[in-house]
Amino acid sequence: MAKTKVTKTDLSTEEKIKEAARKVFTQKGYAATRTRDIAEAAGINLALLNYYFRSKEKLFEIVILEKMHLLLGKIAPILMDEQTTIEQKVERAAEHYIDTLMANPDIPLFVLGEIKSNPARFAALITTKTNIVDSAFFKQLKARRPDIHPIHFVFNVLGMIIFPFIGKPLLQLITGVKSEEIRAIMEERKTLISIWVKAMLEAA
Amino acid sequence: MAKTKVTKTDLSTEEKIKEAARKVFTQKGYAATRTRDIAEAAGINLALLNYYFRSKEKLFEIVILEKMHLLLGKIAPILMDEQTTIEQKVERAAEHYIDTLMANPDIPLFVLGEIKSNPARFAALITTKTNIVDSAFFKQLKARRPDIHPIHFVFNVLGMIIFPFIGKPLLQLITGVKSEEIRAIMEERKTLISIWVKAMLEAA
DNA sequence: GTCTATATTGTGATAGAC
DNA sequence: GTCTATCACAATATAGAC
Repeated sequence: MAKTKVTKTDLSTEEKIKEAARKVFTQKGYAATRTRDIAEAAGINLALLNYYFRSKEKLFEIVILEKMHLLLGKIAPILMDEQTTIEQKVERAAEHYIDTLMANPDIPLFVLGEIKSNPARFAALITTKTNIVDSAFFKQLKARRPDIHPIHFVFNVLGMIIFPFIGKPLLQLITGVKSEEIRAIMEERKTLISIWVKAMLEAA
Repeated sequence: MAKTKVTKTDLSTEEKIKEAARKVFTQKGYAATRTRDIAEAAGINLALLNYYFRSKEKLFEIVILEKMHLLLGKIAPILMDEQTTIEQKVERAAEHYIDTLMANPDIPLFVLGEIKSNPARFAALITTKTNIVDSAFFKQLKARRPDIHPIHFVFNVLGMIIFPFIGKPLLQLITGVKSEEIRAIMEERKTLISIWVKAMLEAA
């Protein structure tokens, strides 16, 4: 008996809880989230949360590991690739992240916020000590601009890609720009960022 | 060794509590902060917190308004100035913010995180509807690059300035870069960013 | 103004019926 | 597996002595 495609309301109880936990945790953060919020969002009883996941902490770990993987998982292979140029790496990273973050705009603030508020919890979870410092990206940057520390460009690229998603709530609060307009702008950035990085690399 | 300058323990009780609140709130966020943490950090009794500030919420509002002012207060005059060029505005902004954020590295994640987790609370607090959209900065950008939406450059400049402070904990977690090295890099960025923005403005 | 003790509510987790 | 009821403790806030 093959399980055909399921709609949201047809999900198993366990999956309904996980789905609700993703939503509430990423939106409000660990500390501001109450297990009752998750239960309500999942449309189930509070006791079931503990039945399936033992504790708030355990459920949180599942969610944040998923989100960290989403945020970091694809960056290593892009930066390690010896066959692509700097510009190609930047373009790939921009396209991938902007697509991912448009679908999951809460992730950066969530992951970075939780890391800051409790670094010890993550020290254990970080297994991929994929040292960016040894990546092809770093080597290429050093060769192209020996006068500028490669970290500058890492900050620039990540800042240009990720910051718009972090700053969006504030920007909307003080300017009232429409979400639809911002959406279109994010789309444009997928191609613009690599052009700008190229210009930065050639700057005086 | 005459101690003319006021040391922390000489502050009034009210100021000791505020100082402790600044520290704990910005580091852990509203939800994760317990009033007991603040009382302990201030070296006073818990009841005094309510005696001076009525509630956790009231104390928090004082702190976050301070920090928002620190983050946003000086940007409007820089962007409105009709007498400076785009490059000069960027250079001023970079210098000001990097200095401010080196002294208060927790601010961006704190302010942006609290806005996201509870936008309603801030909708009321935002009085300065200083529309960036009508600023000299926006007009100049439109004149210089009519083909590119000015918001792109706002995102780029703020991203390059602010993101390093937001991403620092993660960067250190996965690369182990020393804080001292990052400090030196932040210092360099004060002059580099305006050079890069100039290059971006001239890019194809 | 400052403290100790306590009231009151919030929140994670479990017991036990069905 | 799912529910209701409840426990146990944490956290904000206040009362009242000094």
